[in-house]
Amino acid sequence: MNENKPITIGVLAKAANVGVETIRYYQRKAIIKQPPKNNGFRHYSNEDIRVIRLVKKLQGVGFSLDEIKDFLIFDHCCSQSRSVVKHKSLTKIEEIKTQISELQTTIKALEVFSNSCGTDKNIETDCHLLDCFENHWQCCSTEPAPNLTGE
Amino acid sequence: MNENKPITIGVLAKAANVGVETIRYYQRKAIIKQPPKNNGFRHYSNEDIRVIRLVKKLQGVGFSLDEIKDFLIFDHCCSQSRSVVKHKSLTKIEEIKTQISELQTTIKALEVFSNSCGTDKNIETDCHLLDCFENHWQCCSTEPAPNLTGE
DNA sequence: CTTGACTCTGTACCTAGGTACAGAGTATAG
DNA sequence: CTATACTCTGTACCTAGGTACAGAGTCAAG
Repeated sequence: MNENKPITIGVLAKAANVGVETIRYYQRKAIIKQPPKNNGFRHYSNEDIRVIRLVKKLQGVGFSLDEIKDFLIFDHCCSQSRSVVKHKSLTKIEEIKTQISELQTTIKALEVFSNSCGTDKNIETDCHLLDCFENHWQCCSTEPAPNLTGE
Repeated sequence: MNENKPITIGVLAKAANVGVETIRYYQRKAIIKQPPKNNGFRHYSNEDIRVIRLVKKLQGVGFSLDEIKDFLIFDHCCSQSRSVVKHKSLTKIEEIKTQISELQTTIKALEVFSNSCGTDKNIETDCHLLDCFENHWQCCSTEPAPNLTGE
């Protein structure tokens, strides 16, 4: 079927929808194994296409290339592979949930910031921006500037 | 008060709780302006301490150094500065909300992935991991592998 | 047989936000 | 006066995931 037209790196790149240099990079990183060479040219297999697509899919759900390597060591579905998949994905879910709650905290801070110094006021003030920021982002601190070097 | 002990780069770094190299980096990036020199040594002001603390605070709510520059051009609180603050923070909030919803989609995908091939089964199967991944992460595709190069 | 498209190896470059270090000068304490 | 702590400039290095390019070799069409 595909045996007359060898899968060279350019064909592989097109089929897997990545750049040629990405594939070379994956080879350097040992994400995909070195295929046999013919006259110095690498000949890839259909499996290589599938592996790269899988890598892209796993990147899409937040795994790094190093983490993805830990999935790729399994050739066949077995209780160990299923356990690794379960454990690593549950861990990743927890990481993402933490990240989301940090982002929600950030949004709250930005909501305060967005109303900094009362954005409906159309007046110029004498206060320094730094004073406002240190006064919970509101005009205007009447306190003298503290001794910041602590001496 | 602090006029006898000049604020050299090391003092500034300690007071603002960053590394000396970070301050040099901020200078290169024009985040803080070049202070006057005395015998070749830079002498910083209390304001520099406050600026760096502000930079760190703004980084903490998701702004990049380039974005932070756009805040620092304002010396004083004015209607224009308030408008910039409001606009940039609302934009950032929208960015973060988009990011959160992408992460929630990712979690859903990971939940499916975590139950890949039924993690309660304690059997070895003959299927290839790639088959499982392509079969919605479940054992086992009975379809033959498609022609992936599209020829 | 030439031309153009492709591939090879090896290395450098990119982003963002720093970090590290070399080699020289300076300041300060004892 | 010396030791050592600090600072200066300039450049290289780090992560992660690629991207780009030079110079050489190879393959396929016309």
